[in-house]
Amino acid sequence: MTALHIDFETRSTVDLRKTGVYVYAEDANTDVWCAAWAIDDGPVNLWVPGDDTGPIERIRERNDMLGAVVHGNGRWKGCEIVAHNASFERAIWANIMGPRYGWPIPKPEQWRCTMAMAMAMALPPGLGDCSKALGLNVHKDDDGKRLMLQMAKPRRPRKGEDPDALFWWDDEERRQKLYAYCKQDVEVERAIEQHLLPLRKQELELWHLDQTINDRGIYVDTDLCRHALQIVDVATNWLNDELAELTDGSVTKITAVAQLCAWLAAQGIPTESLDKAHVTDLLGQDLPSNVRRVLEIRAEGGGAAVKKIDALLAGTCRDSRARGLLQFHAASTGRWAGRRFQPQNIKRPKNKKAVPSYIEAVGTGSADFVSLLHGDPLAVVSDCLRGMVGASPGNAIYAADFSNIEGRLIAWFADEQWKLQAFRDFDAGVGHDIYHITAGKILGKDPGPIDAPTITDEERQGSGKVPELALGYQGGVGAFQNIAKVYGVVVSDERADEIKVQWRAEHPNTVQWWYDLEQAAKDAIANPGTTYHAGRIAFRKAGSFLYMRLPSGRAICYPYPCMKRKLMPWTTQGALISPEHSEPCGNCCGHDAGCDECTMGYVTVPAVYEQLPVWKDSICYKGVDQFTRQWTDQFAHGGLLANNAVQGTARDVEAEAIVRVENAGYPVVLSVHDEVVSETPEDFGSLDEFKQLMATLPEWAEGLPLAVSGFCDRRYKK
DNA sequence: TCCGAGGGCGCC
DNA sequence: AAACGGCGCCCGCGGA
Repeated sequence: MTALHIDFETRSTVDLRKTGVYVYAEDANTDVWCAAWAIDDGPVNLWVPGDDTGPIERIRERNDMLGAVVHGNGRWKGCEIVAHNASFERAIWANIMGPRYGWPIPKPEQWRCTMAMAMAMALPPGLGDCSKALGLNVHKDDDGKRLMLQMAKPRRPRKGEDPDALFWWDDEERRQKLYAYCKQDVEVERAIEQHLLPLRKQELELWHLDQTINDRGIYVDTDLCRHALQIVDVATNWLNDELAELTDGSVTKITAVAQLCAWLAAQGIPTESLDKAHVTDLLGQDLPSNVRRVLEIRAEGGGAAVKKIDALLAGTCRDSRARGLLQFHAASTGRWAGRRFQPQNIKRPKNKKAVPSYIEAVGTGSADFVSLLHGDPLAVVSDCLRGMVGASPGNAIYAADFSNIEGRLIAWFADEQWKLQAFRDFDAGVGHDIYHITAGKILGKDPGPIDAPTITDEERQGSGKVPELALGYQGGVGAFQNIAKVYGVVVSDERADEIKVQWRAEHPNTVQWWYDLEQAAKDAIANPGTTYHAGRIAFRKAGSFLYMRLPSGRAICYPYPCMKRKLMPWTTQGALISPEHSEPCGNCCGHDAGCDECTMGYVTVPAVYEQLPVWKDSICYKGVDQFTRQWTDQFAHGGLLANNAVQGTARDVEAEAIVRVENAGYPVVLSVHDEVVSETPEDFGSLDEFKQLMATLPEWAEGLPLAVSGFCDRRYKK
């Protein structure tokens, strides 16, 4: 198959990072400096505006490329068009090359994206980073990049120039350097393309649908956004003014963490952090009234979830649709990630029922009014965020999500029969929900009749929900306490450990599956070319990659796998330093052992063991570190592999649902991991049909108990 | 003035 | 035996 490799360099008054490619491309001030292109391994050519009137050979060359490639005629029939982050090239082509320069528009299915291919192999998404990770000797031109960033935006008018006119860094030397940079990018893109696996058929089609969904965008209630912004502006000023007054001007903004900490220390309340937990903790203490109020203000305004509104409006096109909100295969497991205003992490409202009245109040744009009616305006606005996107006039939002899909997948993969049955019973209305059942097992309590469970809400949270969420991927006390904190559950580390032990005893197959996964991965690394299984998962090493094959047939990639010694997060019990013995308690007096005045007597001191660090041969591979963003060593153990397998498979279930729903006439506008959102004409379809489509089991997922719940409304909601 | 790492927060 | 994971955006801060 013939391929056209292409890269545009552009300039604009619009800040691409703030708006995204769609708003950028539709702006009249956005234009192209040049395009570099190559056919297969042929020479890299350059096109610049005005070439259409240049020497006849240049025109013929360009026409040949456009005619043959875009229409797919002659020797270039069915030509593919390849770009790195093709969304950008697609948007520029559709909005500028077509309308302004007369280029014919390619068919959507002609496009390929090397960034999507790189991400599907768990390689860094950036063109330069990717070529480095692949060890190629074709590199991005770093000086050229600096120049490109300079030429991409207007320069300041010089003395004597019209201060209101638009000027660019535009001279022959710079242009030539930019052209060279652009051509070099095509060289690099072409080189990495040769080292990347093509997306398999289903994934390529899914990426094409992803591009359609990103092009479609989602309707934004821009009036509501603007009124909300007015309120946020006023309410933030209230808080900052009060803050300045309370602190005598030493803290001016609620977001200035360092200033706040310094001020608190000066008031005799030192704190290492101002995150939610610490603030809540501090508010529980006896505090001077001004300090208390400052911390309350931090609790109110620290979240600033409302900042999303700026990002939402900045990315909204002239037709009131926000586009480019999803990134295909951003996670190595295959999940999409949210971009720009990040539709995948909008705050869940605390009080769902109040949201319609909140939206009505925010629609007035009056902070006073909102404050009078509902209290803290920032909290009210943040509860309205989901509702700022939704259905355009004449349409409705259908949305549905898979219930506890990860918990169900763990049980399915591990073949934990009692649990699969529990999910089926619950779905059939003849069983307790899984959190009741787990709590019953942990507490050794019969959960009782379905309509009158004997498990209290508190027991369900602490002994049901938290263990289920924390322990499925080999989590320990640390994981337990992290989840417990989120759900406001307080338990001792000792109790958390007991629950862990009990939970594992109830889930022998799950525990075995962790160990099997780890062993299979190690075997695969040791024996390239041979496939090793752990239940429904298979591992195989080939070339520089370890592949984890999922039931769907898709593989999760682990680049440059090897075994490496790693320090474990636990220590040995080791040799006995001092045995268990009795000592005076020490709490009652400072006297010698056996003192008559002591009232509390002796206490037992536990044995002390020498605790040594533990090193273990571990599965190691290269990846972009989640925290440092560096391409560096990553380690995997059984629980992590289980997590990857489950998350990746949940994504495959989601992907099939997206395709099925779209093909049935429900245009998809968002995907939120286990939730599909579509915008559908009011007179089309039904929620029942929509849910039915989503709940249809993929042919490779026999025996997986799927359940969905959903809603139909004018606005997006939870 | 621009950048990048890190703190903080939100979601599944 | 022992280990939850996957993301993105905003912000103030310090260094180039």
